[in-house]
Amino acid sequence: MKKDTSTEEKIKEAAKIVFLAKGFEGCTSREIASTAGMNVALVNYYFRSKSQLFKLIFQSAVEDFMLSMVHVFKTEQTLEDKMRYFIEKEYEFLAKHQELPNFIINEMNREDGCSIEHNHLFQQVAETGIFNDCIQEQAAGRMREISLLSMILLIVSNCHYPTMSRKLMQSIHQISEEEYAAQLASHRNHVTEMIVAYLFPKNSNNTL
Amino acid sequence: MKKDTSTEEKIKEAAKIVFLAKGFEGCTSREIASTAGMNVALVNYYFRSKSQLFKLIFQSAVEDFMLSMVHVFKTEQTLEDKMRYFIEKEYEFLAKHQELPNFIINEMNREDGCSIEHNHLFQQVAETGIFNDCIQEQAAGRMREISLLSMILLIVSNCHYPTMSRKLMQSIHQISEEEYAAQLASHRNHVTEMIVAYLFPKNSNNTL
DNA sequence: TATTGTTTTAAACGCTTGTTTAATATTGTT
DNA sequence: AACAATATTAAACAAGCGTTTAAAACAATA
Repeated sequence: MKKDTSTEEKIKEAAKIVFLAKGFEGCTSREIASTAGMNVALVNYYFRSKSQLFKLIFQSAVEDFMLSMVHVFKTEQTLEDKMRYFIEKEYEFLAKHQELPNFIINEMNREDGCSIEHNHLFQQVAETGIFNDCIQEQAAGRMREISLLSMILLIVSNCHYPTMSRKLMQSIHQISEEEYAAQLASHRNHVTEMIVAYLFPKNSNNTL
Repeated sequence: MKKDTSTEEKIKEAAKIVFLAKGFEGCTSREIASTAGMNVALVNYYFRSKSQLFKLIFQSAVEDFMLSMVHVFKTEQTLEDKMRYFIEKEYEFLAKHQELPNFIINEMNREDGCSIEHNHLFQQVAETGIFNDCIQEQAAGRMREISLLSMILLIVSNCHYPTMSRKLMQSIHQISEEEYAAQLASHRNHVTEMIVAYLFPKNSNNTL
């Protein structure tokens, strides 16, 4: 009735590393097993199948993402400062979890791929009141009229894409990993100022 | 000494469809063959191997992309109008080739994946003079000081990501394919105005 | 220590993969 | 029509895949 508890966890950690790096179709059960230093059969002993293990990893990846959002939106700041803070934290988060955006997007595009249970996660974000804040600020004329989808797209595009296209951009501009990371840091400032300036126009002659 | 020439071409077309939709690891030689209505052996008869065929498709995909850029940059307009025109054309292009950005980025990230021969393609873009134009406008104080990489990232992020994350965004916002396409159209305007406003600040009190 | 239940292993399963082979069909040339 | 070159096919190949099995190793209890 004991339980090493580390075996199961080791497999899960190995699976996370391998799945995130190569995707579901890009790796094998044996690769996960040997990354964890175990036999292939053990993977299925603990998780029944490759796809079941993958679902677990996928959902925890999506949750990681959402929670990093929720944490920011729960802080007490003006909406504009929340946006700035969000972009900052998102860049920090993505520096540590570079493969995450691609991983999720690819999996959503794959046929027979995982999907996200909408209600649970979206509600957590909604409960922070961030969307209500936006609607309120828009009604008060302090924020540009823009759909929630567009607003999310603006922010997420400028946070995620630079990370996702890392290899491509390095290849095009012939720069090293470190150099790109440095460029990203300065890019973050442009992104922040550009988005804030657009969403919260300060000049009275701007048409909202 | 004849050549149906359509057989080889049919396989290439089928390969393009299948590879773009599922990626290199997500499909099989047999799937490509049967999509083309042919035998598996024919694929290797004409293209030697799956990877060789893939390289062909990949490079033509990258070229498609580059050419659509070059075409815009060769037009005679002010830099600002070129930017506007570029974003417009990019959205048009991506509506027709939705899988392309993900396809290229994934392939660059895959180990043993394809890479792009930098010189040839990048030079074609450089030859349009677009980069020189930017440097010139920046020196004249008519354009914000920003690195070429950052400028490219700003534009490409806001063009590519909304297409790449289509499935994800549909899932989060619970909207249909058509509805999302409609939202994209209006999003394009936000993107254009936001970027242009940031790159070409019109107010004299703005610090470049 | 004997007995039980759990964890781990090596080996095998059937199936699919990319690729090749060897035979057949089709075409072009004389 | 006869021949040579090309195009196409069905079948086979070894290797790798996800998964299962059945036996071994281990731990816990009594």
